[in-house]
Amino acid sequence: MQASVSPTQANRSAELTADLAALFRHLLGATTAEFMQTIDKLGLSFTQVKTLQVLDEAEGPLSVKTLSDRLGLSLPAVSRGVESLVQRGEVKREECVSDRRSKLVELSARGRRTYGRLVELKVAGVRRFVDELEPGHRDALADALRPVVERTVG
Amino acid sequence: MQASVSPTQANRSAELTADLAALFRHLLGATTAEFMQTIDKLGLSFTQVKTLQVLDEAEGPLSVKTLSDRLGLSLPAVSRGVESLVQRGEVKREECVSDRRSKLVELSARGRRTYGRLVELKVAGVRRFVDELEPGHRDALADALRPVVERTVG
DNA sequence: TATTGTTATACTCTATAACTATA
DNA sequence: TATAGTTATAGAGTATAACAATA
Repeated sequence: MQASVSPTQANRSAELTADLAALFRHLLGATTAEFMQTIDKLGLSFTQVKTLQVLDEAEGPLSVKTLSDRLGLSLPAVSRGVESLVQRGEVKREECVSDRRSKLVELSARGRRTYGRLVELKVAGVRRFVDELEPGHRDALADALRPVVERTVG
Repeated sequence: MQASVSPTQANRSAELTADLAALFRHLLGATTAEFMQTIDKLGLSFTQVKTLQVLDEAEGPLSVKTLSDRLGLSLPAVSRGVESLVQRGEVKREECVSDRRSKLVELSARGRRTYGRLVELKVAGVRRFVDELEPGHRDALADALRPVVERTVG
């Protein structure tokens, strides 16, 4: 057991927290404006984009009810958002054969392209940031981040 | 292997971009839900929170017009949002002495506390992430991130 | 005349309630 | 009876247009 964490370690954690938060905020500011502008130009609502994301990350087709749970929105709100996405051809919606009350929703090829373009927009903002780093700083950050991402995300 | 092309540098940049994007996404997911829940509980709109942020980062009091420019929202929308913030006591609004068409808005003590609490909520999410890192990884990331943040943000 | 801020009106998105169909 | 989805209605929030006060 650690009787007490040394001030140095605590300070380093606090410093990393502050630096990560600052970086986080910087990247957010660098990508949000263009992102919002683009989904507005596409005529998609924020909720519809979130819907595409949830469907993209899902293991397979999802019912409207499951979508509403994962999005944290009411069933009617999701129902209407999905209806609009169906009309735009971004998702496919089919009656579930094992429970005909349910309708299963999944991305269409077009929906995958649309969502992929939006993801690329955000990644592009991160790429610009990376490209502006000094090579030495960039390499060091790449080395330090690799195991962290592998453990927590990948 | 295509060692002749030697795309090591490009690959490392692409890897860092992907890792940063993954980390970014992870932190966003870890903080957004609780954040949204809290501002909803406070009875604040997303725009009102953004208003508090802009005022907090501003060099001094801002006119409603300047706020609308920085927020990217219409003058009426900001006017109504500010009116509500005034009634809640989160901001102060005073007629500008040099141009009586303008009204200058700034955070009240209460508004600073409210916004500070929301910032702390986001930072807490980052802190949880940092605390869960292996000490070796955490130290390495802290070392690599320090100069980057100092150059780009700090 | 132009600009700042507010009020009037219409539109979008959401939630609650009511309804239909299936279980 | 309970649940999935849709439709009806009402409440926020925003934008455009119209207005008042000041420049």
